[in-house]
Order: sequence, then C-alpha cells, then structure tokens
Amino acid sequence: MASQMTEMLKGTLEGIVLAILGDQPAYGYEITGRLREQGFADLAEGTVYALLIRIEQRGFVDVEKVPSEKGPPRKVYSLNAQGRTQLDEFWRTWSFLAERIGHLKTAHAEGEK
Amino acid sequence: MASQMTEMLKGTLEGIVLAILGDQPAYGYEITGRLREQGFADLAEGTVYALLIRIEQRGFVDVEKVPSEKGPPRKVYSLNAQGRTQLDEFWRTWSFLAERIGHLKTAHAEGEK
DNA sequence: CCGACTAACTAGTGTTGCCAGGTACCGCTA
DNA sequence: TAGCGGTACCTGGCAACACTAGTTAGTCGG
Repeated sequence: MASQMTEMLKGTLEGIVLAILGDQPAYGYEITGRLREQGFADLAEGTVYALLIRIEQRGFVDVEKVPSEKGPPRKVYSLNAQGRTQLDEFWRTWSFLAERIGHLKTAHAEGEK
Repeated sequence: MASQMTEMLKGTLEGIVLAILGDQPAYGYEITGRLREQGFADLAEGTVYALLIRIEQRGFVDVEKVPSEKGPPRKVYSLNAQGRTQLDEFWRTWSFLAERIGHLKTAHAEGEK
C-alpha cells in the first residue's frame, strides 16, 4: 500500500533537501539520517542519493569529496547561487500551495462547528 | 521544463479534491473550474477526471448521474464514509509535512537575519 | 451548418520516490 | 584471519501521478 506520504514527498523532498543544504553543506548519508530522525522514518536511502545526483546534474549544488575517518569518502554537497534561486522558487510554490490548502482546512473546520 | 507545482501536486491534489467534495458534492468540470479560479490556473482538465475515476474505484466517493441544462449529463461525486476516513488521513499527513517544512522555513528566515 | 460552451474520457509521456539489491572502507572481536 | 556491524555511495526496475494532446457528445446562437 503506497503511503500518502510517499506521494506527497514527490516534489517537496527536493525542496526539503535544498533547504537543508541552504543551512549548511552536508553529505548523503548524513542527510538521510537527519531526515529519518526528524520523522521521515521510512525515507529510503536510495531516494536521497538519486535526488542528490539529480540536483547536482541540474547545477544547484557544488560537490566536494572529503575523506571520512570511518568508511568511504563523503560527497559533501553545498548550495550554490543557482540552487539558492531554485530554493526561493520552492518556497514561493510551497507558500502558495500551503495557503490554498490552509483555506480548505479552515473551511473544513467551519463545517464541523 | 516541469513546473515545481506539477510535482508538488502529486499526492496533494487528491486531498484537495477530497476536501472540496467533503464540503459539498460536485462534478468534474465544476471542480476543474473552481480550482482554476482559485489560483491553479494551469491545472489540466484531464488530470481531474483521471483523479475522480481513481478515487471512485478506491471507493472514496459515490457517483450520481445528473442531467445538465446545457451539455452532457454531469457525474456528481459525493464523499462517503470511506472517503472521509481518507480525507482525515490526508489532513494528518499534510499537517505533519507542513509542520516539518515550516521548521525548515523558519530556520531559513533565521539565517537571513 | 458551424462555432462556442459545457461535460466527460483516453493513450502515451516524463518525473519522482520506493524496492532490493550491490560495492567498498574501516574497526572490532572471536 | 574471517566475520560482522557501521559508514558511505550507487543502480535497475517498478508504481503512482500529473501533463499533453487529443476525442466524443450535448446544447444553443448566429
């Protein structure tokens, strides 16, 4: 059974990761772990890696290989100028959608009075 | 170039339509028109019809054919008990996601101070 | 008859997240 | 030294979903 969340993440997950990278650079394994801690428990590891490759190919991030004490070298991603533009666009789209859906929700609440 | 909105609607559009039907019954052409008025200007008509068929097959709505004064008969959809359950589930999932992303946004705003 | 509006439907396409693996590096322990 | 767990990254195939670009059909006015 496909969870609601799976479908809802389509389109938003990219923005979420861009927002994380906008705060500070990070690498894939780290991002997956953080998201899982923050409630996205079922997030598939492969999903994050695929997404990172995608946003790299679109030129939203810069990549640097950094050796790790334990394990293979990390690929640290950092948001560049184009990525920041994309992130702003994400916030605009998200705000619009959230506002629209917010209206529906209050209408829903009104109806329950 | 696929718009951000297109991808973001995946998963949420179903909830939006369920919410509309939760308020009062409606038919496809009407729903498409209303959504377009409310800012989803680029929403494809076919998308709504496909979605309605989907939620009908999943048993979330009841259908009634009602003759129209002008044009072919309308298929009026109304939310049933199972649909209301699904709608509640949507609100839960949405609330969680919106809250999580809200955190990222404030973190973003903090960083801009 | 023809265009415009209403109203519903469909086949094919692209994007996206998930599944279920695999590879590789390191340290610890039996 | 062989195995195991943790770290870290990647891949091929699949399913769901919205969009494209149409088609069909009913009603009305010019």
